[in-house]
Amino acid sequence: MAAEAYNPLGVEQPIYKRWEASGYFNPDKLPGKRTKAFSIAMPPPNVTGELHLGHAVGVSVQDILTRFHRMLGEKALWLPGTDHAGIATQIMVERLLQKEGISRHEIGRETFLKHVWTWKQKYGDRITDQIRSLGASCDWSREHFTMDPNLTAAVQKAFIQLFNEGLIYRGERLIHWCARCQTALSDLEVKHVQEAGHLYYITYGPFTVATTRPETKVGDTALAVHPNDQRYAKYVGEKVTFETESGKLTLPVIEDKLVDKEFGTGVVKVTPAHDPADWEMGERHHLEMKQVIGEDNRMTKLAGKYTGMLVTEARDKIVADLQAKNLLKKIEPHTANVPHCDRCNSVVQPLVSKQWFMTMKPLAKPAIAAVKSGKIQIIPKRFDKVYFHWMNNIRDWCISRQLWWGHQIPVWYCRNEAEKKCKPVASVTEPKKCATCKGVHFVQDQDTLDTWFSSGLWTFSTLGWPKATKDLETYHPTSVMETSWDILFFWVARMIMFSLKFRKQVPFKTVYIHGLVLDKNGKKMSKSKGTGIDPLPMAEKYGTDAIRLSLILGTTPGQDFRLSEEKIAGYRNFINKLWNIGNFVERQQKLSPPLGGGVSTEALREGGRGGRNTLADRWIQERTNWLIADITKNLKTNKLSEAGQALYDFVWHELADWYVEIQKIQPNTALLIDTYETVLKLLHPFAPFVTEALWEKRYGKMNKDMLMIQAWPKAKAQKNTATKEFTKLQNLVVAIRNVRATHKVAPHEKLTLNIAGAGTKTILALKPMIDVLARVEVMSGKSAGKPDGHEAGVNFWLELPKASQQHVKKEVASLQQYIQSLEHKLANEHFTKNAPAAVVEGERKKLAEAKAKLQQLTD
RNA sequence: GGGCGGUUAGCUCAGCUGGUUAGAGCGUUACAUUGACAUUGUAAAGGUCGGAGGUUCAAAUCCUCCACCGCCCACCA
Repeated sequence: MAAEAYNPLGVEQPIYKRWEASGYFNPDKLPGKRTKAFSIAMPPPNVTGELHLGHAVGVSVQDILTRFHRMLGEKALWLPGTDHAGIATQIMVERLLQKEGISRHEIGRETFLKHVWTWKQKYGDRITDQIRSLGASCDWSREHFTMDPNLTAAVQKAFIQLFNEGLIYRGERLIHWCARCQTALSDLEVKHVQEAGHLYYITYGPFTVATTRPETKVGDTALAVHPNDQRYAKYVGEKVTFETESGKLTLPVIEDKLVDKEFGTGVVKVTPAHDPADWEMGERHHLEMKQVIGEDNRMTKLAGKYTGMLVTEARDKIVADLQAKNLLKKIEPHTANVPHCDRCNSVVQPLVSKQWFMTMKPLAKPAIAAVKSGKIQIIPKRFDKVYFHWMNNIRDWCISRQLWWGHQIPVWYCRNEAEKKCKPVASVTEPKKCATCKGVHFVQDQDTLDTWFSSGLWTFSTLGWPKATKDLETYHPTSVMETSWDILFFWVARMIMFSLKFRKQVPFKTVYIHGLVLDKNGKKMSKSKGTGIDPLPMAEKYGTDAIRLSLILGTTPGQDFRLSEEKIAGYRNFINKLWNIGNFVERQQKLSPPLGGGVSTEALREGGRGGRNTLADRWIQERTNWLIADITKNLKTNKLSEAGQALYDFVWHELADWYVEIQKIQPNTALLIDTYETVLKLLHPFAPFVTEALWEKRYGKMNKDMLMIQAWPKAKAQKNTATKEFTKLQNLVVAIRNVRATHKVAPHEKLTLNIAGAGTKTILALKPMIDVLARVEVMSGKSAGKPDGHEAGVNFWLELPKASQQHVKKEVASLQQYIQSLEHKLANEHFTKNAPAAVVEGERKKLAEAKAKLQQLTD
């Protein structure tokens, strides 16, 4: 009766429910005495977000580590949560309301926020349910949301402290303004996109000025040249008056090293209110600030006849006016970096605005030291450099947003502020009395904080800070922060700065950076372009375990990788292979139960069973033991791909291909079961569902002894003696199969194999195994002519239907080449003198072996 | 303008603290198929590790330069 293939559908959900119900996701409820703590703070997905492969990679990595450390007997905590995601969420709800014809300004702040909360209640669980479906073993009893009361308290506490220390200040500065979102943005929230545009050469009296943004010319308050530019030296310090599209204008000419002599004509029009470089020059030279573009993306009153026009309209109109007055010399095609809003993708305007800023330099200093000293290790290491570069060049962070969804800034203004110059006060609740004017009426700042302010506190706010909780003491600093490189600055850097500031400790010891998942064309997956793979339908089709493996195996930290459905299908096949090994094991157990009295697995490990362990038995024991050591080492050093790969190879190409086959001839059911159970344990962190399902198949559905909490196998020191012997046997079998295939002997046809040589006795002892594995009848003694091959200390001859010796010729040729290269190497004195003795010795041995082999082949 | 990554079999990628005759999966080819598994098995073909120099007894691996592709940062109007 053919066993059915593994069908993950209907298996995974009940298993997850049992895991969750068991309470073991919560480290407080884990059995046994556990002292060492292991903790991961889950990067909180956006509360309204939907699961994509980026989440899936992160969840897989974090779950593997958490499950591994849980099985190691540690207090393993993986703390989940969601982020309110200020702009992203607000945009989403705004769009939704827009469809009903409602604008947020019509309904007002309070009502709008009610809508957002309703939305949050409705969809907030969707993302966490999706994370559950990936098998995430995180402690949902500790789940948090960045706008939970206790996290809001943390935000307020942090803000007030920074404010009182003078690290947060309010000022008028040039910021990026998104007219769509109606808010200021931080530098990081702006993405520069190369766009084809034009370079306009405009006459400014004696000069010609090249600009990409003619519409800002009505905001010009100076002209600038480079200090070394001889061409214009005579004008520096002078004022020039000239004709413009809007009449006569007089501007000072300044010199500044920011000006590039080579670009355009070497003369720059300076618009301090609408360009970062010009702003800087304006500050330096105390230039007038003329704001001609407003927050509504329209020209302001200061723009004269262009007032009220959209920026793009004004541009066209000004160009036309210039042309009419013959002030436009030429227009060249030009590509420029145009700033866009990271969230809504509309073009943002640099403009001057009154915002809250955070002084970053003092916070960056210890954050740099933490990575430099190795207190925080970034994997892969190359991101250190990127991190240092950003930290060293850090600029003040614009933290206020003109949004409604978020943490309202805890700053209060006295009503007499303007009149009596009262100072703003940072406080959670309305202050009782103004220190300056003794007034009692205050207004809270209407702005909210940048989303990343609250996420920056995430590792410790979720553990109870600012309260001194037991969790904080036990689990902070966390062990690993798992994330992708695109939020290294947004989030990781800020967490480090905040944690060092408020906790005087690093937030995590290791930063594990995974790559982005690309589509099969090597592009970032995009939902709007439809190039993404949606993990959930894929998981339904191939199983969650297959998805997890395909995201971890064969990938490298920090390296983006392509994912194709074929790859997922490949790992589905592997899972099915494991499933069928399970079928086989269960069947074997029914057919031949373990030896009477039940031999303990421990005894098996010791090579017990009264010396009845065959070579294959001893081999698989050694291999399993090696595997345990290898996987453990690699998981402890976060080398997940290597660990998973080793498991894959072992399960398929050693356990299934060899040991299971041998079981059909020489069963050792107790050892088979032992090996199988070890594999289930080792594989569990990677493929939790199928392994738990197989475990249940053996032991029934129970909470207490779930695979999830089994102790991680331990390896012991060993000599790989059986492995060496068995490898010889494998080589012989492969060599025989090879000869058979070359001569196109049908796989089922049984041939006679004659052997001769030193190893004959050993091979004859293994005769039953070889007979079956190679489909031959091993006989000793008879030898005639050149052998068909040489392996395991014997020459062998296959009695072929019609023997051809071609393959021997080929082998001889390759062997001769090999010998030549070895001889060449050994003839080199530099090598024999300088290389380690063991290496030289090894090479000599190889040469001798190869020569002996050749000798036997050509006999 | 600065910086990072990639370039290894037809495709997708490992390997890179220098040391067997460079690996895997998919694909291809040949053969097989009722007893765990066709989501399978056995075997084969396929690579001068992007190019050029250099260091070394020894380089896919370390150094220098170059080319192409991708990305990040940055005030070139």
